[in-house]
Amino acid sequence: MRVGRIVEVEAYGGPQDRASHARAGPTARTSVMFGPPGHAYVYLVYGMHHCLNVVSGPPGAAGAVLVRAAEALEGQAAMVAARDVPAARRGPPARPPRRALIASGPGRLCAAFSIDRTLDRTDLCDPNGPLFLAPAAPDDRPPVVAWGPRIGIGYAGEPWSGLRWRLVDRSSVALSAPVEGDAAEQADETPGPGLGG
DNA sequence: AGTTGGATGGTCT
DNA sequence: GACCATCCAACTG
Repeated sequence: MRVGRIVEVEAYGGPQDRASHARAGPTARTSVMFGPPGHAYVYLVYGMHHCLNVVSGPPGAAGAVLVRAAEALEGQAAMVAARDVPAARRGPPARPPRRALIASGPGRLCAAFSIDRTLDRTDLCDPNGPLFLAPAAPDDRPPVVAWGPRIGIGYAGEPWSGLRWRLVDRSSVALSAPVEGDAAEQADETPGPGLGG
């Protein structure tokens, strides 16, 4: 069994969020986002990488949380093996990824956990399912939460591209990228659904 | 250490 | 037909 500790996520706000796939309303691909929370929305980006989302909010809200990075806790050998299979691996060698970076990034995370579209729409709250979203262990290291702009959504324009809806555990070495503008300056900022920026 | 460009295919206009 | 919620190798300095 492969187990990871999620250390980086992004929030997507539903149809009004110009960065969300829900912006076009329910389609064959995105209709799961308009359903009940706790289910997986898995899609293919750039023709070769998968991304995992957790549907959130009440049915119809089409909120989602993109899972961007995790620290490997168990089953690391399986993760390394899974990372090594990409159907289209180009170029010559391909060295084994650094352990801390095995699931560091939305595409890497899906590769490490063998998450693809066959898991689209599955119930992530079912402990007997193929993919399970578990609460943190009681003895888990407490996260040091920081927040910054979401990654790769500049096309959405303001205010969406400026919202600090990327949440990370700053103490983790598995982040896909540093938090932009992460500094003492945000000490009195608060994350959340407001359009503050 | 930082930047750049190619791979690759589903989805929506 | 254009556009990606990415990753990595191959550059430059």
